[in-house]
Amino acid sequence: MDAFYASVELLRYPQLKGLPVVIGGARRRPDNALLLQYADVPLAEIPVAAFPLLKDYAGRGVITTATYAARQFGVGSAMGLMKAAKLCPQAILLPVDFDEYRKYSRRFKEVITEIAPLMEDRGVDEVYIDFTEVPGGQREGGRVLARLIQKSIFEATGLTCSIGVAPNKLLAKMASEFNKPNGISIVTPQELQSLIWPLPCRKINGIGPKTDEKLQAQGIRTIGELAARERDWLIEHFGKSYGAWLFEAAWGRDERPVVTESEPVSISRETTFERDLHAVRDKAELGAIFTSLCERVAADLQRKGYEGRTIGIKLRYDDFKSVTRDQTLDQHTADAKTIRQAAGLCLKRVDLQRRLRLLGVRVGSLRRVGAGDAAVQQRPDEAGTTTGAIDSGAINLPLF
DNA sequence: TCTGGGGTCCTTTTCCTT
DNA sequence: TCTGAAGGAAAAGGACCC
Repeated sequence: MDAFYASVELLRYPQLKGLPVVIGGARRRPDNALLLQYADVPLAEIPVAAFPLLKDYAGRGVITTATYAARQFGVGSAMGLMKAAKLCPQAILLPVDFDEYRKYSRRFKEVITEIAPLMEDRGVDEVYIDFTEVPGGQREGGRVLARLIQKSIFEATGLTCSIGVAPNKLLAKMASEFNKPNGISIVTPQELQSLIWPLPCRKINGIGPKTDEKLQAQGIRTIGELAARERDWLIEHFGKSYGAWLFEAAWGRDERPVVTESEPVSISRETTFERDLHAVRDKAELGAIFTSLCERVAADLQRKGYEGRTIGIKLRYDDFKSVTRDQTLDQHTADAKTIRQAAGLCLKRVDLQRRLRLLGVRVGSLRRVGAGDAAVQQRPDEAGTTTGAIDSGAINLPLF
């Protein structure tokens, strides 16, 4: 198989290019008023001085993404906004705009599937493409097709896009990072040792901070050092399945196909409170949030045409420890009241003496409405109150 | 003033049935 | 009737990704 990994880069504010900018989850921002004044002004014409600064923000939230200029100061994805404000107070803080991302996401994926129909959706801004059967796909090792895709996406959306080309998804994903933004890189099997092995293990999609730490404790820092370990040694230290996978990944081996269709496994809603809440002292507030979460999950299920049997809750205490409880019902449901009742029983099984920072409601064991005996007869198109599909998936959006 | 929200997948534990 | 093993489903937690 020959695979592409493509990720688009969103540059929504050309006048901010070169400036430190972070995009982050800020729910309540007093300075949003500044931007509201320019609601009808084209983005490119909003003066830089109108944008709110990070130092003027006080509240919870993390950075979704940051410009390269901002990264110079040490801020980056997943960092708390307060910490970032210390490192780079002069950075411009922009709110996330999901509707906009979804719109562009849909457009760029349409462009790709018109050229190469075998596309796997990996969130708002990333996809895998199997171009083995695309006419002309092999010209210049895939470079010609990659250029065509870049050009078509830019013409349709104005977005740039980085593409990695390799014999499989694992390597294509790594290759896509070699040449950002708006680059194309090709990795052949012969270049495994020269291009991949010198990289830190973290660059492998599937090795996160925990595993990286364990690897480092064993003196393994690069992918090459990982590849040098015995397969059995890795299995001994990381488990049968994960250990074997680590070994294969280090050798650039990956047989996973490009998956063009998939069904959701669960649908959930969760929220972090503006301040920690107490189950007794803040009962009314908590209850209202809980009900609202159940209603939103139910609305999501109905709009997407699913119903589920396993109802669960998640909560995070003030020390950031989380617990989950769930319960499987006899029948599938997409009804807010039923969900709220089952989730309420789950809540009774956890410690509610401690202060809470997050509450979530989840519905799993999904099936399509109409798929089973007890199914409610309801067409997905008519089920929702909002228009337009909401993609499941990532919030992370590249930007520069 | 730490640390979002929406997912997937995997492992381990627990519980129930045979 | 009691006990224990085996296996499956459900529950809980955790790592990871965008």
